[in-house]
Amino acid sequence: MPAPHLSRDDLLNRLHETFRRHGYEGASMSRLAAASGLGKASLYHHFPGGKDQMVEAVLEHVRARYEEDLFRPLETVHPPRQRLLSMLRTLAQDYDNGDRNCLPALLALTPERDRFTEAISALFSRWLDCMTQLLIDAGLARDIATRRAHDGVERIQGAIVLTRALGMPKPFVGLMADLPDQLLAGADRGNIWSSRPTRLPAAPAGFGQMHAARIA
Amino acid sequence: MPAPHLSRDDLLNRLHETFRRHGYEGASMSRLAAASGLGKASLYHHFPGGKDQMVEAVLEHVRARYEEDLFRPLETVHPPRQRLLSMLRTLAQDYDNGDRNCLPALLALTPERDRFTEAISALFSRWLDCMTQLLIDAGLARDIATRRAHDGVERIQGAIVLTRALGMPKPFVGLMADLPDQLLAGADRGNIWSSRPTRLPAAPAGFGQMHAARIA
DNA sequence: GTCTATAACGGGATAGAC
DNA sequence: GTCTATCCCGTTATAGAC
Repeated sequence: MPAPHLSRDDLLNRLHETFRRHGYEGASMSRLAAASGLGKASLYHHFPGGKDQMVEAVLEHVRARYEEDLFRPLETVHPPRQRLLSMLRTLAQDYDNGDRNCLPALLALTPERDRFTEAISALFSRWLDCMTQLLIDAGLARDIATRRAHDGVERIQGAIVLTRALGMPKPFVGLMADLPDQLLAGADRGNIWSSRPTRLPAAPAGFGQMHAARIA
Repeated sequence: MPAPHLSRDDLLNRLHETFRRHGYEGASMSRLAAASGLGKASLYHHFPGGKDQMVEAVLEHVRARYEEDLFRPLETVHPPRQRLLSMLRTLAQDYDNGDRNCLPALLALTPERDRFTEAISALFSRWLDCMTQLLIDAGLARDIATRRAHDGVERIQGAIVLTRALGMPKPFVGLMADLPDQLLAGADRGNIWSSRPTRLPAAPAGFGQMHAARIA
């Protein structure tokens, strides 16, 4: 269907990059054409509905990629920690350690949110559900797993903002390092996956220790 | 300097609302004119440099408001918890419980970041420093205070994303409820501010309990 | 399927009257 | 200080050749 020199997946990947860098309004047809290597008219051949249809297609494409690269690894039969690490690796790569942002998140912050509500909320819901299930598999109670999944996604999105705002990768990179232990804390006992990490990382000094006094 | 019927503060507030809703590219001169009640030419009278100068002025205006409404309450002589609650109240109001976003954060996610780097990073740095100092005042060690301040700002920004993405205020509202205890955990002893909250809130079931096993 | 050319519109920005 | 009118350019979108 696409140009002989460009598969539909490649086309959607390039459009995705443009939209997530510049946002909906900033991604002009000229930029999209330049990024895709096609003429503007050719883009309208593929997407008669214009930019809106492109975003819709890109979001569906992103959903499919997330499904394969992020969510499916969360649903394998490997030990929970291993599955989580796999997700975080993919995430760090896709977000370039917090320097590239998340298109659904960017869209959520502007009025375009209301035109793409379904795709955006469905993607985040699916993400949350997968992480929740992983944490349940790891041995956490459902309500705790749900909360931690929310906290995790929340912090990932916040880390992207902070990383780009401060111009340094520390927030995102630090979060990636801390998340496994924080999410799985207290979950590695009493279930069939008793595979603690080979080397025990240093305990994070942030949220990791809070409530210690009350609990003790 | 501004119109007889509109103070400069009101003008900047309206421009701020437009920029934070639509983003830099989405905030057209027409929209800015409509929102401010002025003609386009009048806006150029106030800001000969066009949209860039407007954003610069708006960011400075936001900084001044944050300084007064958010940061100054963090530096009073009141008990730490009380100062923190004051900040969170203001925050919840300004962000409309997560439904309105944060302009510096939105700018940070687009290429405009590189044109307004200084204003954006300075604002977040100042915010982080204030929170860190508050947590130190509350009795936490500097490195722990720094980490928690980062975590807090990070989660606030992530909660806005998640709230708008899911279309429900729960992430943001829940975070506002949990943050005081999470940030101040283990900090209310050993310093002069031994004012625990009048009623002890239920312990959060999320990050609050993580590492409990290891610590115990 | 892709291109060039072009229409119709809205964008940022300025001149000059009041 | 604000307005109306205008300029030029980029934008979305389409028509029609190849």
